[in-house]
Amino acid sequence: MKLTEAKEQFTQLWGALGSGWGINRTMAQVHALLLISEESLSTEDIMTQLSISRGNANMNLRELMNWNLVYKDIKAGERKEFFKAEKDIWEVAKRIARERKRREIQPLIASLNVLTDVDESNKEAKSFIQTVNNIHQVVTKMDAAVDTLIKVEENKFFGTIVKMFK
Amino acid sequence: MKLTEAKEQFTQLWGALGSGWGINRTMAQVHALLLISEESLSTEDIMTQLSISRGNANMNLRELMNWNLVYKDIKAGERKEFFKAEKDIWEVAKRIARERKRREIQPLIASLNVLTDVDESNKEAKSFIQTVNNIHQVVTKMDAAVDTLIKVEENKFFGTIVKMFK
DNA sequence: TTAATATTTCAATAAATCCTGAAAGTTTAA
DNA sequence: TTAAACTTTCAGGATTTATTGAAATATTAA
Repeated sequence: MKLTEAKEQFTQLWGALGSGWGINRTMAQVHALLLISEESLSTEDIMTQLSISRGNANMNLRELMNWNLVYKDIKAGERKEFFKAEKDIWEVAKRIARERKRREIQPLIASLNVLTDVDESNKEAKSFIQTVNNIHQVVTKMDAAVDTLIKVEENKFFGTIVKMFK
Repeated sequence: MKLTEAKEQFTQLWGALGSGWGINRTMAQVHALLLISEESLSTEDIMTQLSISRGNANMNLRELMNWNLVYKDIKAGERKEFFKAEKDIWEVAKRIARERKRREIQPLIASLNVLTDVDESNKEAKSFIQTVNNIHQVVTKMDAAVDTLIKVEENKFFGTIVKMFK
């Protein structure tokens, strides 16, 4: 396969993947493009390569920066801004996990707590509360598990072990 | 809070959550409704409680059955079909993980493999291949980690330990 | 076998989401 | 201070995705 073709396919693939996980396709494609570019790209580079408008490129770049997946890369003597992506995929995964935890899991846990404040105590209410508690428990444990994964490398002992496998 | 209100909010919450994760809102709401119902529900129950059409209810119920999250519950002497959800949330999580692995992660891994077949060998091509390999590696490891989690309870030794924490 | 009851399908429509492009805003070189 | 270069915003339009509802198909009681 030609490199150009492979890059093109990768961008498509990453975009399709994203849209299945609640990330908009273009944002994922912009991310893909930056992931496989050795050089930083300007907004215009991205517009050209993905055939998208300036507004769209700008919006998605900003959102990628909010997720800490992409940075501005100011070049000396250049007026334009350039962008580059974090290339370490493990780091990328951690940042996505961190962000989704913050944006979705933590509010979810808070809402679940509120829902157990039901002021009835018949069989039906008890069953409801139990289901909600059960969900609360599982979600909380998963949240904690993700934290452990994220932080494991910062831990002296486990960090060393994990690095051996990378 | 009143039970009715709490149930209503739970359904909303679960629906919003789903739509952020690539699952359509109504499907998640139908799931929520079944999760918190002690009794199995008929298509009409679901239509009424969520104010959705017959076609929509039917489609989403079928999809939930494809995911193994909901079953038909045939009642003796009843012509209608009733539906009930798997209530063990850990089991629910495992089934979702299993299904998404099968539908998305495994095809992704296969596609990534193909993309490293680039018939150029300059610096740019090498960098591209390295990025793709890096992604391949991380995705594969995560896939394996999820498998371990799913299977851990089937393991005599770890299974016992895990059950202690549940 | 019939007719009543249930379920499924799918074309048309509605709703949600995303993208465009031009105008407004900002920055910087001179 | 000006004007060119660049970035951001956002209303309107385009696209994608979800929903309706009625017709077709299937099932069952009698």
